[in-house]
Amino acid sequence: MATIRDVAKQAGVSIATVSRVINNKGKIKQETETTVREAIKKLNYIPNKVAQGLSNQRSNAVAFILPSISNPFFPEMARAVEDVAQQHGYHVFICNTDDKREKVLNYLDNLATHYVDGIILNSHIIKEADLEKLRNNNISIVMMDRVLEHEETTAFAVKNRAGGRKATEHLLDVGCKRVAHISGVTDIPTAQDRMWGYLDVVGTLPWYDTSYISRSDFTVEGGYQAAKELFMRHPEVDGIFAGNDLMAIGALRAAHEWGKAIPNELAIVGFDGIDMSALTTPPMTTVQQPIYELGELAMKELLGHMNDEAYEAKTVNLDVELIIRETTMRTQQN
Amino acid sequence: MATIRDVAKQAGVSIATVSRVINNKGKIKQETETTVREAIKKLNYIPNKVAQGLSNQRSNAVAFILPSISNPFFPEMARAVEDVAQQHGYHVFICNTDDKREKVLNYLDNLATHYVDGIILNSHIIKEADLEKLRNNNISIVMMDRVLEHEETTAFAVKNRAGGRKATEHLLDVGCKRVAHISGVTDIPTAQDRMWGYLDVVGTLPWYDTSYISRSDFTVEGGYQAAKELFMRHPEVDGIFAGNDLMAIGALRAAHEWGKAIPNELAIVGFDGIDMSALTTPPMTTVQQPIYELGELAMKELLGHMNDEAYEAKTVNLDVELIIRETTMRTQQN
DNA sequence: ATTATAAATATAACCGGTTACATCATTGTT
DNA sequence: AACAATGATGTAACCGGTTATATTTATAAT
Repeated sequence: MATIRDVAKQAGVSIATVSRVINNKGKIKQETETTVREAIKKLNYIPNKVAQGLSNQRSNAVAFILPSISNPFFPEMARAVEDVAQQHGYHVFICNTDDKREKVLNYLDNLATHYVDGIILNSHIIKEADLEKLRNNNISIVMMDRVLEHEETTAFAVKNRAGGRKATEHLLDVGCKRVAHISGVTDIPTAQDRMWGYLDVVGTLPWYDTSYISRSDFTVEGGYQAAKELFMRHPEVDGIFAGNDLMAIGALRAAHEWGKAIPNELAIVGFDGIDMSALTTPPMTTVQQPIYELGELAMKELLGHMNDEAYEAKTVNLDVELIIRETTMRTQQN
Repeated sequence: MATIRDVAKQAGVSIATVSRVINNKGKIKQETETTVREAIKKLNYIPNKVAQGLSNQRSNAVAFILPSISNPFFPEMARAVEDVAQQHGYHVFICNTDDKREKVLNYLDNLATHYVDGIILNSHIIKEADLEKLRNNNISIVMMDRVLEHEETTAFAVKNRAGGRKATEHLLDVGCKRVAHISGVTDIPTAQDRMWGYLDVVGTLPWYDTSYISRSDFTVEGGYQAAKELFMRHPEVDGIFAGNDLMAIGALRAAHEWGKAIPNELAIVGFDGIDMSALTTPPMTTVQQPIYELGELAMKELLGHMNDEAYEAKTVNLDVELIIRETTMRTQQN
């Protein structure tokens, strides 16, 4: 592979001149530039990213750290991040962590020595202190779904609690008498917030007790199991608010198996609004997050952060919207 | 961030010694090693990946190039690739190309200058010649779903044509009289092969003509549209073999809207066996590819390739399996 | 024509590692 | 005691870029 020295030799100039041509820096005689460009073309020269990285201490790359590539929510968001990044000449490293603290920290260290310029971090297990090293290395960070205590970090999230309320209220509105909740991993704040939203609505109703909450894990399989348990524990349940769409899909599956008619015998609401939610049978009512917008905003914010000295951290909480589909469109009320 | 020079100073040795300690190379006095390790720990030193990359001309990273992160098939495979890679200390760059030739070539160039050690390439638009540069740079390649003419490249694929036959035969077996096909982008070999499989079975039947094939694009939306067109053109269609699961899901959606009972009025078979296929309502009969295994084998093969001088290219064609679920479990035959 | 000033290019140091080769310290041989 | 062989460590070149500074060349001013 041709190096800058090869090009310099070919064009009969110094490597500095070649570098200037490549980067449009400094003054170059028109004629020289032409010669150099020809040499570049002739040798099929592409600047070595690694060498550039070492020299510049930056890579023109950012990382998108996600807990689970199997939950379409994150790939959907990653798409938006990629789109924006690409428009600005950045590459995106997608890093899958299974939300294991060790893996996340490992990535964080490695990414720093890769000179990534910024990181969009989807992880609840990371503490403010873990980010210090990155900051010292001048790596910008945007947190998703996680507002850190010390507000030195920009964070994007949605109004999970309000979303949980909307979902639960809606189930009551369509006539559900006993609304259960399948929660995500309960030490994840988003899962907690959605649960709190649920509790805001049903927590004080006479029939409610904690056995109406089934703790699960944000996966389809988990939602399926959780729903089955609920059916056994509370056959009277006629509405379920699931903490995310995957679990809602699992619950739907369980309901079909159990022979419960959707939505008349059992209404279900999910959360996230992944593409898939519109494609279940019947289509799923869900609390739609602005997924693409989240990714887009996060990446734009990161760009601003990376290129602006005087950047100021902010916390953004986007609204969510209840999308009513057929899993709650009852034709009769029991 | 601490550098190797900082460590050397701290430990009172030369940088060469530190390097030797890090890489377990050459003879080091036990005592010296201890001192160095203490210095490393004290300074929280992590070798700079970029500098290592430049020096070693390798990165301990591989790339997984996929056409669409929105088709869960690829993330599912990526998972397997990541699992294996991680076990062997490799990082995986996931590169999304939308299967645009320009984007793919761009990635290929860039990855070379990133010193990636290997590439798993999911792309049908790449020709043998495009890979030459990579080979010159000693970058190993494994192709997926694409057997190149000159067999210098290792390629993994599944028996798409046989799969297409299985799917179509199954539809006839359950009593379908008019079986249509929704094909993927027809200049993609996998899509073609599946179509050929379909034609092997119905191509010579008296009722068949090409209008029973609807060309689509491997997306849910595309499958949805294609199915609708089919319903208009051929209301008598009672079986659809879709070229992948996403399109099958779209077709299912269309069928529901059209009021066609699944599976009795219309049976559907997909292809791929993505997780989602088991979760539709009713669950989708599909031709299961060994997705995880594919990713696992590909990555293992790549590892072998990267670490073995005398590596020999091979072509592997894995079997597919028809998974019968409810979209074809008819209770009555029309 | 001579000098000051600006423009264009080259030289060399640097980014942070790896490693061939040189050097110095030990230990073993005769 | 003298020398060879081996072990342990250091020096310096190199990977392929960028860029501050030095140097050369062209242009303007006197």
